[in-house]
Amino acid sequence: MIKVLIVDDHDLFAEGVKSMFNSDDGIEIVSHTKNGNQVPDLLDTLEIDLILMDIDMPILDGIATLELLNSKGYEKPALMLTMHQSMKQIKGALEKGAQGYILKDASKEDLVQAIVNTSARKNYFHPKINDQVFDYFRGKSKTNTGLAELSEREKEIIRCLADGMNSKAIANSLFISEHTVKTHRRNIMHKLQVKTSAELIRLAIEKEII
Amino acid sequence: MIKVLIVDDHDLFAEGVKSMFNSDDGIEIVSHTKNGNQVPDLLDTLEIDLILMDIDMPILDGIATLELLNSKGYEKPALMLTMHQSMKQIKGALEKGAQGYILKDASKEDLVQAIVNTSARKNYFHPKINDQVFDYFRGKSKTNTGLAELSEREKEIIRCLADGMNSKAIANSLFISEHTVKTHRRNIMHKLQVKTSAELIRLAIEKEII
DNA sequence: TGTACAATACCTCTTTTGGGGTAGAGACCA
DNA sequence: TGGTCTCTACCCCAAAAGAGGTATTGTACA
Repeated sequence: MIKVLIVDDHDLFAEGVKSMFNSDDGIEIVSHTKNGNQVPDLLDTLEIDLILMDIDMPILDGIATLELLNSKGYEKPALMLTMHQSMKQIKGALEKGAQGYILKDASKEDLVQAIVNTSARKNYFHPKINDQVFDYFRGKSKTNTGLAELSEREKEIIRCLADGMNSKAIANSLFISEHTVKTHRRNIMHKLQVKTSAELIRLAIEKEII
Repeated sequence: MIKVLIVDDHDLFAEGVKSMFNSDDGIEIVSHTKNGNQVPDLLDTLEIDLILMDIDMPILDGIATLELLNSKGYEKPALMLTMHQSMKQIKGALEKGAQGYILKDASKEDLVQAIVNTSARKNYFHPKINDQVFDYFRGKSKTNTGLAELSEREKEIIRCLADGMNSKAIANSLFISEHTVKTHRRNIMHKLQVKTSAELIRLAIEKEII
């Protein structure tokens, strides 16, 4: 019997998954929490084989929870659940050592397979994700084709723009000259090939740069 | 026994809810579809007391499905399910005659109560929603406090902005004068209380205006 | 029939963007 | 040690945005 801990802020979803499994499946949901911070305690007190964790959560999101677990030395396999096929999320989850990634529109069979695989420390990626991951890393292995990478400072500037700050306000807020901010903005717009800051923000949100 | 049809593109969620109920609850999930277009057929062929429908769906979303059902003369009560507490969605659902509205982070008890109420044609609104709806209509009854509503034309302008068009390009694209576009933009920024178009786009995406 | 609102259009004005250039300091890497 | 990259900073200038007006249509609703 594979003992699973669910970390998800949607009670209904968690309860649903819980009642979906019976002893025939060889899977048992032993506990459920909405708060990533509680995961270490639960791992200490309960016998758990796998963490089934949502990425989009309000208090501590799935990626941050993985980070927390890593920092505390926990090494339970984690299967990440999400609504979106966001490359940023996938990348974040992989970097933090997630064992697998499955979408919420998967079937029960998919989920069972994912749970069986990941609890045995075999990677599992939802078919829809697989291609995307492959394309992404294929893209990376080439000479940086496609979308240019933004530096941290540049992303910071974008976040400020999204908050309604103009160049002067950003300059004050980051303790740099307005000239510098304008240079950054110019470089960002060139890298992302956009002509207005409005489009820049849309693209940044779309690509989850911010 | 209340017979429920689930309309939701997330298999995992639908299957979960399905296995959550047994005869003791007096609730039975009789069918499940991912596609709103199939709902009329299912209502014709199956005995159904309540439609439990997700709002966020790819092919035909929940609101559009309600509209379809209305236009075809169906009058089954519908309980809308969603992830977000978006006022736009709530408003849309109410306008199309939804009987209730519940969030996906509700508990099983909440869902049971919602199903019992709405199947009996009593309104049900998730507590988190209730306040928001109340505030909204209270706001409307007063002198338009809070977030102002945007007209269709204004939303169109926002979508153009998000696509990187400037006022001149928008004017050409919509066959109106550049002056008009600038007036619209001014009105939009005032209504949404933002100071830059970058912030406008962020807000528009956040509030799902576009 | 009057009121309200959306959409249209024009005016003026200052501030900000967007696009072009150049360039030094510091980090990182081969 | 030289090359590359990031962050920094300045110059210029035309175009656009933002902020304030006013005003005419047409539609919708009470």
